[in-house]
Amino acid sequence: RKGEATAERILNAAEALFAQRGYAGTTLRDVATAADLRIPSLYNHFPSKEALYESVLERGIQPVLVVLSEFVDGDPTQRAASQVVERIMALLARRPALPRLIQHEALSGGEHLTPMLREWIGPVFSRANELIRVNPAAKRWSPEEIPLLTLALYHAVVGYFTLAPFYKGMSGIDLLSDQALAAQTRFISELVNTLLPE
Amino acid sequence: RKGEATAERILNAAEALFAQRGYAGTTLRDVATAADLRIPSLYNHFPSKEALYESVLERGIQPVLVVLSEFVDGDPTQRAASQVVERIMALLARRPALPRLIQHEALSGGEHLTPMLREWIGPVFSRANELIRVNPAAKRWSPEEIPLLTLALYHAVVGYFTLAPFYKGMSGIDLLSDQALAAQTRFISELVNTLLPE
Amino acid sequence: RKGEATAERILNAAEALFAQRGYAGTTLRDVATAADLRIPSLYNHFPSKEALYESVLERGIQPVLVVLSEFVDGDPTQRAASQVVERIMALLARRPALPRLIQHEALSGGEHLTPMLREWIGPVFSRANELIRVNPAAKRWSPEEIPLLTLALYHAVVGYFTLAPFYKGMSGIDLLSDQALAAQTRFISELVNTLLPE
Amino acid sequence: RKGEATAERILNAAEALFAQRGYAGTTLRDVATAADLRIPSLYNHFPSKEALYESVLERGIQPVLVVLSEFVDGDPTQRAASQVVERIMALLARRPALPRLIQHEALSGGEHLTPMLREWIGPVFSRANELIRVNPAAKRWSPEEIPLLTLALYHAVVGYFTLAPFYKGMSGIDLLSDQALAAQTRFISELVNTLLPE
DNA sequence: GATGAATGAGGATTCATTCAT
DNA sequence: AATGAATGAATCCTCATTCAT
Repeated sequence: RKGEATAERILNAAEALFAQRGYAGTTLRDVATAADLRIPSLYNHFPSKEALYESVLERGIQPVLVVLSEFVDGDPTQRAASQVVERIMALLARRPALPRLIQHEALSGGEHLTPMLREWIGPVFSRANELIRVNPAAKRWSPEEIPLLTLALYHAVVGYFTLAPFYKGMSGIDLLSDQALAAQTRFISELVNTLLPE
Repeated sequence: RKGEATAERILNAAEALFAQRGYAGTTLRDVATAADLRIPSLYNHFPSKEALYESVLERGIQPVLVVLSEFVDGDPTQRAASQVVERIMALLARRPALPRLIQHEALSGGEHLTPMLREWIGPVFSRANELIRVNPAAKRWSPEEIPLLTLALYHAVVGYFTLAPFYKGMSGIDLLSDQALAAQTRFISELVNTLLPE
Repeated sequence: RKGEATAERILNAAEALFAQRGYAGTTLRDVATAADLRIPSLYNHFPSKEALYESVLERGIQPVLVVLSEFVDGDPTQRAASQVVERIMALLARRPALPRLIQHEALSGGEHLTPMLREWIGPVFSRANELIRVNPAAKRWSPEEIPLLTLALYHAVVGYFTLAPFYKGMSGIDLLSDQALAAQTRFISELVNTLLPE
Repeated sequence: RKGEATAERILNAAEALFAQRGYAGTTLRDVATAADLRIPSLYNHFPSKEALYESVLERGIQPVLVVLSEFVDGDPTQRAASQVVERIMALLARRPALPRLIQHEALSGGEHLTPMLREWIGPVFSRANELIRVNPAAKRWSPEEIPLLTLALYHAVVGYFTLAPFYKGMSGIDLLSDQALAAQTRFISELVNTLLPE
């Protein structure tokens, strides 16, 4: 009903702002204005700024976890890997605020993210490493390098979004346009294939 | 003299804090405390919080620009490329706050970075793209993909530092230890060689 | 009916809280919680916080006024005096929040109490003074001292309750236990007899 | 120097207001206005509202403790008792906000007073009881009644001030006028002598 | 009669900055 | 060069109150 719709409006407003300016740089006044409310009304839906932030984070990460969950549970095939990357990219493309939210969090130490991901990050990371290791092409990488490769791929995917606003300010080109996102999605697939050929 | 030493102490304190918490999340009180001063003393060395921030940014970026300047002016050889990456990595390894500072800036749109880099980013980016393009191995990449490849390499390099504090909180492993940084430096070289073989 | 029962529940909750924390220190949220209601429901029974406060005050003072009314209307005998004090003590013992409520009010200037008592305090005070004056034993007190004696007796009676929570925190002894209250009631009688012997 | 003078101005303003309206009823805006300052300046002298409150309490109670300390250390004679009461009355007469401050605290449970007095209240109370007990005239009181008598005397002394503002509003008479205070001081002495004759 | 949602006014506190010393 | 004191602006949050349901 009405309350839930308002809560969602607040979450959307907050997501955009937190992604843009981080937690400390976002004020409740900004959020309220963006949600077309007065500040005290926010407290009818979220008990504090921090709780709002966590709700935003949780809502954003939820669909990612679903994808990763299938990845962890499924077979570690090359195909599976490609699919995860593609699905994640599709997901991020639809919610480009999410990767920036995560980057902000990671930069600040991820205090809010850690409890949410503690049970996830380990298995996913292991799975990814394992998948890369069993890949015949992975002979090119030493065992110690495999986690680094995983991280590098992660950054190639997520970093793209990080840079978008700066890139826009610098060159005028919008990395978040549908076209640019499609190109990046294709590119990421090729990147994976290059680093881990069949 | 004494004044400059104090200014440097302030810059060091501010660099660490801005890298950790971003501009909005860092207060002058934090900086003053870390520099073992009282807040008003900061104003004897920097006219405002923003000016201090820009000084930190500028001091951090200066050595990077020196490296890039040589890269832009030199011949676009494969060797040159490997060398830039290695030198940049060495530089960031010595000042791990720098990449995080830059990531914070980029995430927020890079308003402070843009004027500083307006004259740099274009040539460097072009040079990098050009270098990749002329590389015989680059046939695997279409011309449109080359900027994306440049970006991906950039993120592989810089992102590593972004994740360090979160990684530490999550796994206990310090990505900024000398050993870890050496491994990452080696890995990045191999990554470049893999993506752009001779 | 149901409405009145709820109103009474609110009054009880409010009485305890106002007695404990005073008017300014008590929030409607506290009252609502203690009455197991949501805040807006309070407004179905009392038009404002202030009106609720006055209702609490009035309900509490009503029985005291009844006792005092008989005292004022009756003969000014030593017996009558003893009886008032005893009856008042009995009354306060049953509603120990009341004296604390009154003390809070008195401390703050008694703005809410004044209109309620304007017609009462004068006659009662006069009556008490008169009674003391005509007492043969009162020769020990000069006429100017008689109002002060009245006040002192008032404080001996009422103050006991004021100190109860502090006394509990300090010594662990509960001045509001049935036993302690019985002792105090007896003591007050003796005090009156000592100060005004037959 | 200047800072201390300001701090004292704040303490004076706060003392009057806390005595009048209690902790919850007093706002920093009121204090700042009364001290002719802007609100943030208060924080240059006291770290929080609560700390300010405790400072007020401590400064007010200090001289009382000095008097009580001599009382506890001296001989328990009738004369000593009379003297304490007189000195305390003189003290309270000069700082009439103090008893009201204490009453507010006591009414609210005395959370801030308890730690300050924990070491004091016990000995003083014991001493007073002992003094009353050894008094030849105390035969009139049973041992169990002696603490109650002590409390009653305490209230006769302190309560007088509690009622002052209310009394003023009700009758127009100012119990805190020099004349009224002198009369009350005299009366209290007589009260003690009556209850505990030589 | 009960309550979720909305809000104007105001609460304590922090922040960046200035100025006199 | 360093700092105690002062402050305008803004922070998050709470409060009493209203209204539609």
